[in-house]
Amino acid sequence: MPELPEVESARATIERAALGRRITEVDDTDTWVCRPHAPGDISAALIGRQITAARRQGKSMWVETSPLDGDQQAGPDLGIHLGMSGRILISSPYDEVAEGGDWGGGGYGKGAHSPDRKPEWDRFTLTFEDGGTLRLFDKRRLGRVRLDPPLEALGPDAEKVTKADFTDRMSRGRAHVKARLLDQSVIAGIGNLLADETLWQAHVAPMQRVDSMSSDDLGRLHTALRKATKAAIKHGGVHTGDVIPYRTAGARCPRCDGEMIRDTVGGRTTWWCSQEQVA
DNA sequence: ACTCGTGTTAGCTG
DNA sequence: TCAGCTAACACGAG
Repeated sequence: MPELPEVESARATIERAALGRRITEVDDTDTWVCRPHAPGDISAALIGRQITAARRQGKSMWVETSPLDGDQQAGPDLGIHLGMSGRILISSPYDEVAEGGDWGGGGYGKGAHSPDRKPEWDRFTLTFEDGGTLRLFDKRRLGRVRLDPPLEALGPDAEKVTKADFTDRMSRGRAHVKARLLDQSVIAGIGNLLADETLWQAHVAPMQRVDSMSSDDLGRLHTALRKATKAAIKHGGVHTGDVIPYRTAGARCPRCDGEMIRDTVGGRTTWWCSQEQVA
């Protein structure tokens, strides 16, 4: 399930497999996934254009589109958010590329009509001139597709944010530090697992209030975030984090053997070490 | 059978 | 203004 590393993987796949392909057909009839657009809006805006770039900021990604033939004005951006269960699938006349990392019975190699590949789970489809497709495959229907997504609402990307910018943005107000990490308008790209991993790596208690944190605490948190994000991208997903396997009842901290504690912080299930992560 | 959850957002409430 | 809560989405896992 996608956090920043999985989204980056999907973006890279689009870049590798969809650039330059011309859109001839769009299925945007799922008005929940494509809201606030009406059916046909996205289709009318994209048909005849080519995909020219695939970009990402945090967990949001978008593709850029070319001008129509004989015109100079570039087309709209098409924003794609994978939600919690979305994947990008790209097919060509020659083969099929499944994308997003395999996070749970994804259905590789199973027929198009197997129980894991119901056609109605394709929530949005671009069809290309060559007959191939780019689909948003999403069992839970939590993904989003829209034209010209509001990127200005996102903070800087978690993989790239500088220490000064991170410290400045994190320290405003007095929310719990975990809630602040999850706020996509502060830093873009941190999901629930990456937040727990980052806090554990930095020895910071998730319920500590940001206005009580020292610059040393915030500096350690920034270092841990960059390191955890980079490691997750390299190893294929957030679930490869050091503490993630210990987010379970009765588990003990893999560093100090202290008891792992569970509670709700920032509205999400949170696990932390009772000995090392103390406010 | 029943609860929970790797995400987001609108609408409320304090 | 800030922060926290709930509902909605729909399915698989425990």
